[in-house]
Amino acid sequence: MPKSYDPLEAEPRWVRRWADAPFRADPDSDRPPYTIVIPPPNVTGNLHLGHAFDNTLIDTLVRWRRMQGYEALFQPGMDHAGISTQVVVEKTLAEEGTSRQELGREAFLKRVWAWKETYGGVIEGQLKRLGVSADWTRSRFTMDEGLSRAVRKQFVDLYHQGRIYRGERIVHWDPESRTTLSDLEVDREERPGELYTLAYELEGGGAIRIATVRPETIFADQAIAVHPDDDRFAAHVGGRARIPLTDRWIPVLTDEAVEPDFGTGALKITPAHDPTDFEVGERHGLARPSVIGLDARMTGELVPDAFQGLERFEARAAVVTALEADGALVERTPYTVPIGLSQRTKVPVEPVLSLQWFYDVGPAAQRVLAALDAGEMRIVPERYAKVNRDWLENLRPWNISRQLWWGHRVPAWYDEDGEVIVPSPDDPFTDPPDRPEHAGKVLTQDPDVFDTWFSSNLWPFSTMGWPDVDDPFYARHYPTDVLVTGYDILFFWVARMQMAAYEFTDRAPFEHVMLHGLVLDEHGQKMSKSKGNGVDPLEVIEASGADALRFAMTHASTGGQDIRWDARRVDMGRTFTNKLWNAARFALMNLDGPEDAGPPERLADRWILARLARATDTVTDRLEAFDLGGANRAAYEFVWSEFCDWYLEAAKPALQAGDARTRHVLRTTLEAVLRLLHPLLPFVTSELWEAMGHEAQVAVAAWPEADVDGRPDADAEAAFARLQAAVGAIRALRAEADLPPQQVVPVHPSGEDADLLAEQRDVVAALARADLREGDPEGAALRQVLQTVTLRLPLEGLVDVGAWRARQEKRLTDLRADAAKSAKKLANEKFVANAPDAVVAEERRRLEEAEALIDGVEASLANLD
RNA sequence: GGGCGCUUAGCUCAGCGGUAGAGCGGCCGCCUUACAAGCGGUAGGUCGGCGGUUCGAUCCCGUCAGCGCCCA
Repeated sequence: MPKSYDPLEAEPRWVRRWADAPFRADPDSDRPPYTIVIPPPNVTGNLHLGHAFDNTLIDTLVRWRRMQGYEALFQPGMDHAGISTQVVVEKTLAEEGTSRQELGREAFLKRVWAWKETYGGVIEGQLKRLGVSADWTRSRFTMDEGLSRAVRKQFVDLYHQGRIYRGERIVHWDPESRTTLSDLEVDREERPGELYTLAYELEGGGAIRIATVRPETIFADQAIAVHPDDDRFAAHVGGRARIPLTDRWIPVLTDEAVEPDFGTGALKITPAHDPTDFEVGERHGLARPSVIGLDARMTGELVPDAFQGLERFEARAAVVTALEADGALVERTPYTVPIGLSQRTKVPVEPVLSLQWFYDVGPAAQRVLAALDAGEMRIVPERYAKVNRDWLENLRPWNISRQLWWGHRVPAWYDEDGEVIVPSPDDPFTDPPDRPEHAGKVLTQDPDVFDTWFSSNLWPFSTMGWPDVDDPFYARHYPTDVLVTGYDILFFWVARMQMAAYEFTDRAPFEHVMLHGLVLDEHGQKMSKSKGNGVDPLEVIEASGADALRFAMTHASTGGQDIRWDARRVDMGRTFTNKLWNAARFALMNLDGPEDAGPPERLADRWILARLARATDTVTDRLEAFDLGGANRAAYEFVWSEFCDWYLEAAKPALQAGDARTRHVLRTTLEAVLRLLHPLLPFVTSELWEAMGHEAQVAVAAWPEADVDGRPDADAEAAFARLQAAVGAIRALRAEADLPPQQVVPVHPSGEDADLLAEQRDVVAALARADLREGDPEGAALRQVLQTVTLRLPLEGLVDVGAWRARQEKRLTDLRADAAKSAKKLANEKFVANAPDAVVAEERRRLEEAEALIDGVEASLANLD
């Protein structure tokens, strides 16, 4: 075995092995199932740290449960990501000087599929490099035939239940990608703008002043509205006002929706260009003409020639100039304008009136809320449960149609009269034109596709075969156990899966939702392509190995907190794998003799088994609590600070003496360590497990059980702890005396634990390079007083005593402070009366101990003088 | 406007009712035959401010301040 571990040599071998022979779940197995579905990454995506984080957490849980004996399924797959994929392909078309319109729908879709074949799935290779133990034979894609059937069934069923309908509403229109967006896909932002006060001439003379931030829409005005209780305008209500720059007269009416405090208190009502105005228009039966087209340019017969074809913001400037010239512009004041931006293209969204498909999610949301109340799903960390609820309680109908070509096409047809024809629930998969009852009719399919989330909401069960409810995976691995994802898609995805699951499978899609934070850059900023502040996980892997990256990820994972990227955590992972490698290397060099599985007799052996049992408990407990950071730290601490720093050193004398029982304890412990660490560091543990001679890989070895691999042995733990204290004291004395590390020093122990140390003299020699002597040293000696033992190190002209004296004096100060603190507490009657007996007793013990130590240290200082 | 999170050692972060922890960095000493990606020793915190609850608060409650996020 080489002196240091080379992850770049070892990892690719395991990557290949796990790709060639994936971890498959057998639906006929007797083992209890354990299932996690991947949050499907974008098919044309690249692995970023968010994926690395998410998939590391998932894989850690899955590997752990697999070792615990579960039939574990890590279900992989990808998402077609409608809008972003289409945008990417359109960009390449633009570079070629063509466009999707020029190609036509069919040819365009061929291009997207070709793109998907070429670039799609890159991320799967990258996930394999990360070492995730997914069942790659079951990989699914949202546009697969089976998953497409699921989407179709969803639509058809909901349509016939009246839950999905087509309607004309104000929707968010992205003029750049030329599609509508759901409420969730619009980011709100405040931008500096202006509030314009306009004067509309009144029929009976005079004018009414209204305030608006969008003067370019005045041509589509249908009314002026004031609040019913607003006396200022009472005289004008029922009259008519003229839209400036036009000859059109519109009514002045009242509506509760008007806020009297905003602007002048009077508003222009433009039903086709504002959602609130749309509602006002509905109440008053107003028409809803539009003056802005889908290209965000002024259009329609109401628009004066001067403004025709102007882009909306240019139009605003032009209209304002014209209004000014006309005298209708009374005032313009700086004003912060709330604006909606397309999440995808960052372009200001245009509210447009449009005929779209809507999904009334209210009833499903109610079912999810009831299920959450009933505890059918647990959200970790719990604080997100409230966020989950709040969103479900305030849902509006979901706009599910998109004016895109890449996606699941809406399975609705129109006959020549515009009548909607949707497949019947009994035969959802046959297109209406293929049905006899529509023979001879000319049917046209709806050109739109569904919002991508209208397919990924089915993911936990569509990947398991639904709507085929007889699929063994659906029967066995659904519902899934845990959904692991970032809190940023709680609404987008998690809530929609919850709703879909209750709609179609009548139960929770997962038992637990583990939400994690986002990976931020080193300055605490969100990573983004535009900022260019992203860290490429593959570069990290190429530099330090996937284990090191995974270590960094689990180490940083606590309670759904965002994690700031810090390369030092990767370094921790890298040094830790190397440490483990060397510990195993040492063990293997010492495991070439016979072993004896009998009960351990040596203190160090008893101690490490007891500590191993504790560590096993802690790590298991932390994993059960979804606290992977806690599991990571507990394992790290045990392996490095106890197993390597103390046990391996303490075992050296026994190993050199050929102790067969110690050999066995060493093997037992190392093997338990490898198994315990495997979910956190799958590569190096696999490598070492194999090096130890196992045929089957550690990934399918049994998870350690505390009561099998170790045993509670409080006596050994306490005794070894005292030995550790003595060794520490000797080492400190050596350092203070400035002794070379190689030099063996005589040490005279006395007191309660002198016998213990004498029994362990070979261990003490190995750990502290001390030769234990009996009796009193001759001449002056440095003295270290501990609770249960006093150690004396003969001076013999060795040293300058200064450092030692300084330390003893500092120690005295500290001890006196401790004693004073304890004494003060004990002097407090309320403390003695109210605190638990154990706490009071512990305080008494501390005081006595501190006092004894003070005496001892004072004596040793005096002794020297 | 509503909600949530964070503020702990120089840096990045754990801990969250009974005497403050890690990694990195600092200082001193070591190539001690598993490991210099290492070993031993050591320094360094009024746990953001102010109130309160409690015998006892970094931890619970209130309040203020700063930073960040989500929803409207």
